[in-house]
Amino acid sequence: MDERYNVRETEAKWQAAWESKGTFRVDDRDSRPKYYVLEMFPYPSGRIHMGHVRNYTLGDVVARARRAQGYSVLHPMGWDAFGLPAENAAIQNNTHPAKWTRENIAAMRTQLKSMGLSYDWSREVTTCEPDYYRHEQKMFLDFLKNGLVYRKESWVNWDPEENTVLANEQVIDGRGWRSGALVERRLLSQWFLKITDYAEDLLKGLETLDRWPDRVRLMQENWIGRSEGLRLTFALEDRPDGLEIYTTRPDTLYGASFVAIAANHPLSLELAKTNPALAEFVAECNRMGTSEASIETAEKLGFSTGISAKHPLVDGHTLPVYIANFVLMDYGSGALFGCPAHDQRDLDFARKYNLPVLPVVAPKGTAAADVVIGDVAFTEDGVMINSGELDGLSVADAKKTVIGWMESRKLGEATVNYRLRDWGVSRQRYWGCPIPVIHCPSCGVVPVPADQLPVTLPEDVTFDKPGNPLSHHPTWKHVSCPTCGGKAERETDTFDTFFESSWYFARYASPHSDKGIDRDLANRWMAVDQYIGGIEHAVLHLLYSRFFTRALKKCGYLDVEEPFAGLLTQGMVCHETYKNELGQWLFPEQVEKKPDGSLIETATGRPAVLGRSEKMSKSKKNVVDPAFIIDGYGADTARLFMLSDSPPERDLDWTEAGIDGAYRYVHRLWRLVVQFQAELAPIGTSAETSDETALDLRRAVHKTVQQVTEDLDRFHFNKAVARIRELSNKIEGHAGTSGGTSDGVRGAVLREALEALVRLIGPMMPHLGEELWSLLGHATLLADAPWPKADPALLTEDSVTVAVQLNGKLKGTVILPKDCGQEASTSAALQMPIIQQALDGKEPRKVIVVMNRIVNVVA
RNA sequence: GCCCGCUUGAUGGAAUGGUAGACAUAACGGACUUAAAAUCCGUAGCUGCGUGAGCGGCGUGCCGGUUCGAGUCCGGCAGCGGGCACCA
Repeated sequence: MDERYNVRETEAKWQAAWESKGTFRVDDRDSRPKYYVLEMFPYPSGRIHMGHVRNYTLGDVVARARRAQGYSVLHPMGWDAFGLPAENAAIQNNTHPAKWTRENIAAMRTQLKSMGLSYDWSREVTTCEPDYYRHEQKMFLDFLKNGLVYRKESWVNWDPEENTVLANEQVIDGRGWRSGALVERRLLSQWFLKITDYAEDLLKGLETLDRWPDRVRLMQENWIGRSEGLRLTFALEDRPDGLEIYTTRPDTLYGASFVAIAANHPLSLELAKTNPALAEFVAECNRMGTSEASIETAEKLGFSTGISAKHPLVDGHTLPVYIANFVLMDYGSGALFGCPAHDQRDLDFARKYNLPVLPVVAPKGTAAADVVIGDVAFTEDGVMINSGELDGLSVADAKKTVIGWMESRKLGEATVNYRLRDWGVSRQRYWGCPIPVIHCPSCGVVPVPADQLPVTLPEDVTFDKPGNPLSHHPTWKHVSCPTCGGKAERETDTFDTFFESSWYFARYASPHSDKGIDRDLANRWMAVDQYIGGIEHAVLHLLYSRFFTRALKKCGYLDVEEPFAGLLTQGMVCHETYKNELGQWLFPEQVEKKPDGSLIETATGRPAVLGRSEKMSKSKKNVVDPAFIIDGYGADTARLFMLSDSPPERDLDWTEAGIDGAYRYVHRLWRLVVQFQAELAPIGTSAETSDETALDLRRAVHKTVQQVTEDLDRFHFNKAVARIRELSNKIEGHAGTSGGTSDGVRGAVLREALEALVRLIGPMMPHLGEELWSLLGHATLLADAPWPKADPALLTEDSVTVAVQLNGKLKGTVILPKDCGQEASTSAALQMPIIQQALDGKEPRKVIVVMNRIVNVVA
């Protein structure tokens, strides 16, 4: 009994056992129902972080529980291996991205294996290997054939010093994050996938995703941003061409006081050629960056073009045309009419440039003359005013009417517009999948013939020059045109890395197939039954994958439309932070606690403060390395902690105390089984009993099985842990008793209790589970043992504690036979002295009985 | 700016509109120990009255509403966090 549970040895032992037996290999021909559990695959940054530990623990619990419940479980893992960090590392450390990435993968694979995750490693995929990306090159060419790909110019953040395109997050205060150079907006010719063709379908499909979180569906709905409105062409004075605008508020046309166009609108660019001041304004708008946030929060600025637009409803009335920084070229037609009274941005703009503000919608019940617009636009429903024939109509009717007028006069038409834009997939980067096309001076853009795939990334590249290494590789891009045989050049852009992650889930179904996606196997395994990952992917990755799956279906790769039937989005892992007087972040080891409890920065002796708990990040110096935790406490402890306190969708606070508590519990469970080992009846002995103490334990066991099963189904892992702790506390309580000895079933009841307990903890703490399973005398693996079943006969209670309320306030409780009926409940409550006293001989006005729960006496 | 989420003891959290605080963590008291660690047992929302067993009041960010009954539903407000198309 002096022994202790040896975490390190035990965990290694069972990991080796699972591996040597191929426990988690899944057979494509298995006839049991399939269940596909998938966690978002990681970018191989080199080390796993706590976010991974949380994500993969959640997935593993689901996978192991489903396995025990009799499903054929597909639970794979792989690497999202293309991406910018590899190139940054190459520049910083002079290592090749391929080498860096492959070493990182090897290191992370070892770390993941040390967590004891139930992956079928034979299905591992690595997206940066030609064996993977060759298939997506083929897909791209198929998309091209099917009209899902096109090329157009689009705006990017350009770093003139590095000769490279920057992500929005790499633009800090208008400057490149690394070079510090002023970032420009530039037009580049790029490849786009027609996700907008599927806008309506992607929107409709959301309704079928009933196992997705509502908020994710809502985010996607908003992202797609369907709106109904009017496309309308304004005639311009002194110009032959018209100006097409889009509006969702055709009803407010009489209140229009200006027309605004985007800085990149063709008309703006044309005017800029002959007007230096205007050109400067356009350039300034272009420096704002491309992010919606920066555009929308910037001060509303405009530049008058001097052009006037003719009001389509009021003869002789004209509206000035401005170039405005808040008009997005990518939305609608890049032009709008402003009705300041009923749109806040338009109002801000109008006030700044002294434009008229004419209200055309009055709040219900307000007279037209009383409507005054101050600094706040009126954007709600109301009654039309100041609008000629529209006066008195509702907003909705006015919209219809105006659209009808414009359609009959051939000036415009009703349009459904989406905020969703096509997916730009070109990246001017090296470490990505080459886009398989060739640019020929005489034939134009020529797809690489399928038999010449893959276009592999050359590995002999250098990062000493700014820009994309593929462009200055001496030979790679020079090829002969597949059509005419003349000199031509390869496309040097590579795919957005969302490309790889948009189909990897289908690749796992047939990871070694030459076809990339084997249609039959994809149909067998898809859709993913349960997908688990960070909420940060709520829109882009998940929307792109939904689109991609539809595109693959169109091209005959598979037959599903929705890739992820169930989705669980987990919260972040947070940890406390420290700051010094200057507000700089400190590592915990840079801080000392003085006897009076105050904190000082060790190096300087100056005060430090304990900041709030923040998402773990290098910059905040609050990262805890999971490898250190797994080494010191073991994988089961780390896994238990991840599941214990917070529900998965919420942020989780990492605390040292919490991990200690989890560690203690792991050992406590081990001692619990060791302690009772000698008393146990042989495997398979019936635990039938009439001994009250024993029966009480049996009821608790079966109730816990029931509750934990439900909790896991609903992903209430923290509650499942709490139930398990309650049960183990209860079993522990039997140590000093003679419960069950009266009819000789003690050993059988204890065995039943411990076996149930061990099987319930199996998915959460698999190593400890296996160890205890073998201590209980089993020669088989717990991983192969079925899930425990609750006996319904032991779930029912004979009596219940019912709360008695007076006017909704709790006054006491009464124990009643279960389901004893309205009358019995009422009379029991009315007999209580405190109720009698309160009623003072009077009849209660009303008695509300919620059977087995509550009796509320209303006096 | 727009969109989304969150707010319950010292802390993480539990609670089909029905006994708020399960289960843990930290704390305190005790047992064991030469001692410490580990382990075990116990206490505990706040507050008033009472020597005491106990009796009462208040309490889920704030204000209001619906209801016999609200942490939960509705309206408003505040605070905090996240996302916004080239980070993945």
